[in-house]
Amino acid sequence: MHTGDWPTTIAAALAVQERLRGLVDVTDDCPELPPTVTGLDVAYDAADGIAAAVVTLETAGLTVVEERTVRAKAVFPYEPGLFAFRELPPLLDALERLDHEPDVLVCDGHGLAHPRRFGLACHLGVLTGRPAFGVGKTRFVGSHEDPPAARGSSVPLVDAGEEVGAVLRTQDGVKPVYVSAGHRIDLAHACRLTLALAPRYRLPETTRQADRLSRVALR
DNA sequence: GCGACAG
DNA sequence: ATCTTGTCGC
Repeated sequence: MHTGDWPTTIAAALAVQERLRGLVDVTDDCPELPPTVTGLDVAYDAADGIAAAVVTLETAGLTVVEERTVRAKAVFPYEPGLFAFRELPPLLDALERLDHEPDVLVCDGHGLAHPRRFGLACHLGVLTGRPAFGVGKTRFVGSHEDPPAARGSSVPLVDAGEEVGAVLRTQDGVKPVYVSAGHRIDLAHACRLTLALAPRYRLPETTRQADRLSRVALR
């Protein structure tokens, strides 16, 4: 459990973020093709009820190896930029219940593509020590051109003059996704993995599986 | 001052 | 995130 000293105010969360952001390691030491990939997502109900889900897939065949869910009450309000403080408690709980240590975490949100360069994927990576990256469905910070229509095409996502991520087309002619490094993996590698995890749909299979599982767990 | 603002 | 009908297309 992580209910003890978890920040519950904006000011406290900003302080924690400021302290942890320095622990992000940009050195990529994730295997080019890790044996497994672990996806995470959270679903909510109208009463601040939360269902967190983690699903580990075999990278080669994208078959489910292991999955866990955790139900809880939200302990932090939704605040752009402090998203992790709302979703992390149940996600960390679920991760701890896995029998096998994840090789890489695929987050539903951003990593470095964050106003203070410390989105959910960075936070999750630092706290678990595992390689992690984010795949967001919409832009949070930065600007970019429209990537070419072919699957695999990408353009840089730039914020305040810094390349913080990539806008990647995972399917021909379909709205692209926002990929950013989180911890111990670089952007190019995160993009290659994202493409490998999205052979048929816009979102990586890890995210689709975790999304499905979290919704089921909420009922 | 006026928007924008991951899920 | 979640609330929601029909509709176009494979």
